[in-house]
Amino acid sequence: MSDELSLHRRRRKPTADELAGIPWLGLLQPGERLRAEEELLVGDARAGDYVCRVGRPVTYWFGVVEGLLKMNNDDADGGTMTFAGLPPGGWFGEGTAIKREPYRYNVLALRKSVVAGLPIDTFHWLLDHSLGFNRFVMNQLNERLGQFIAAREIDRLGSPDARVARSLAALFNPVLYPGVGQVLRITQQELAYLVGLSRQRVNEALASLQDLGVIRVEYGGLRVLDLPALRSSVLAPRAC
DNA sequence: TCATTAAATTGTT
DNA sequence: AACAATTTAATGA
Repeated sequence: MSDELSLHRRRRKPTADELAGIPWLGLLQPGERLRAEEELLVGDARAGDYVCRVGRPVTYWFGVVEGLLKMNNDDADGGTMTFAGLPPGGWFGEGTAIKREPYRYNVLALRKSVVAGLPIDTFHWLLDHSLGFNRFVMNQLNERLGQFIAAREIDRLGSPDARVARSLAALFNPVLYPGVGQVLRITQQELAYLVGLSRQRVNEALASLQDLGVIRVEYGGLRVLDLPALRSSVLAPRAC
């Protein structure tokens, strides 16, 4: 893909609406929250813009306020693994932020998005002072570990239908991505890019998932009807 | 607010 | 990959 590293992300203060979409703010004590809101910044990322890149020092802990990001893990150990997408409400980078290590992955915007950033010093201050924040981060780490394991399984799955189902289930994770809710705003083209299939194939897969009553296909998005079924994805394998 | 037009997204070959 | 059909967004009266 074209490697335009146009980091035109002018930062600004978050609006009230944007703050409302940040899940962990509600877990803080008033004093902690005041400081967090004071230091939070948001920036607009256009499609193709990198939010963070491998090797760069961690300066912020990032979260998706709006739009859709993609994390790909070009690590030395595992080769190129495309990790799941990052929908609204998702916060990432806490692992590297805690250790103050450089990023081990790239994150780029799949479409025009709004990204929030908490300065790493404030992040550490919250870790040192806020019980609610610690709970959130711990929960986050735990859930993400589960997602990494799931992502490896997805890569092994043969059936495209199953891969689409599992990837969707990951995006609908209510703990990691509380901003998503019942309806995920994603185009079939974006999902195709995320899963690594053609748009036609994704279209077919979505149709069969809809026939099973697991999701409903809507214009510009998908509605989940049965999340457990998406996860277990008891789909007829085409060939065993 | 409504009608018209353009753009985006989807379904199909 | 290309096309037609459908849905949404934008425009202006």
